[in-house]
Amino acid sequence: MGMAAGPKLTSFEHILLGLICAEPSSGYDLKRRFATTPIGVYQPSSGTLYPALRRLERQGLVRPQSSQDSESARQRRVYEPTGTGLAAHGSWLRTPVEPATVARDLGLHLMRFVMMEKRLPPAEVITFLQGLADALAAFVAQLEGYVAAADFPSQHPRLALYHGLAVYRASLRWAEYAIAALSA
Amino acid sequence: MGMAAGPKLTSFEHILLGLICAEPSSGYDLKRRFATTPIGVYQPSSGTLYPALRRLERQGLVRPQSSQDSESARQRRVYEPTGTGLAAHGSWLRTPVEPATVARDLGLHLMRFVMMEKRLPPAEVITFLQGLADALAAFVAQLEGYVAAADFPSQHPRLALYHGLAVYRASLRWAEYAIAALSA
DNA sequence: ATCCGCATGTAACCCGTTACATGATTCT
DNA sequence: AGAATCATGTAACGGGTTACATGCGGAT
Repeated sequence: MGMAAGPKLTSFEHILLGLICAEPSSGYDLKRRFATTPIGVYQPSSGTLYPALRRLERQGLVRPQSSQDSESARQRRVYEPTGTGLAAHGSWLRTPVEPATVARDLGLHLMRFVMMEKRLPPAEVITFLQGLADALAAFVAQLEGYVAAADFPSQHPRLALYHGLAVYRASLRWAEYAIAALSA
Repeated sequence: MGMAAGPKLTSFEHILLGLICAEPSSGYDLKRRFATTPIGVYQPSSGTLYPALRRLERQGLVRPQSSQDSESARQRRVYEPTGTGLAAHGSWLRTPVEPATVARDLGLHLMRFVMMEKRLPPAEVITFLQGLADALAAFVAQLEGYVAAADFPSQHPRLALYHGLAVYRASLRWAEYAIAALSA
């Protein structure tokens, strides 16, 4: 125990590490995966991607695969996770949902949920979803408190609050549905 | 015409400018407003807030109010918008919704919607909401396409897509509701 | 007299964006 | 041969985060 945790990773670095843990990849592979999958909302540029991979490498979380194929040693750095990297990824997946920031981090939690499928046992996934649902329920309750407490002289702020309520209630219902679907 | 547009503002700067346009404020006022209102999801630090205000001032969009009260000239810089600042804010409010980035910018659009209330005539607000609804409908349709096209060997990605569908459908329903509410 | 809240700032650090640069490989 | 794609990188710039610094005003 007592592994040198190193500096904390950014969300983007955590996602890169997760993708590499799921399947060894080069920078270009990752780029294409971002471009083609429905994650494609975000499209990292070379200037973001390659330095981030180097940072992961420098911290010993990933390493370039030994280029065994001597034939076409094309200029390609395929990264694979190290033991430390796999551990860091698992630890990230197991991080409990922070209720205070659930709204801000919702997209990230969904990302983690997707990556959990082949890394975490079903029971832990359910626990995660339950934590997510609880945090969302608390957030919805807080919004309901605002709606009840604040006297609204104007319409738009109230309507904006309704938007938040509608969206996070939908998120909450989804979490409950996912729990049910995965429990069966 | 041909006003020196200056460098483009960040989202945060646009929001600050909008808050100052709604009511002249000091940096500390703005800080408290962020902390107390339901916007409070995001809490800017001094190192973010004050330099941003200085940038707005340097670009001639806001200026410190003439300290008329000679009595307690406490160390307080209350900013008010300039003519250029009001124009820039109005132009930002009138920016049409970009369909390609509607998911990423949804929070920002809601912010704009709130600030439109006392700046834009009802007809323009409806037009904005209609653009938002159209963009959301297109995004939902795209997600539906993914659900239909992709063969899912695994559950979690499909469930994550369902989450997106649920959330953006709720957003879309809200936009339609808001149009109806404001048309009456 | 001292502490807490008001109020504004500065400096180091890091990361993302943008634009540019550089080769190797495959296609026509 | 020339063009497009594959593939990785660098450099300048700007802004956010964190932590620290400073001084005034009112309250106990």
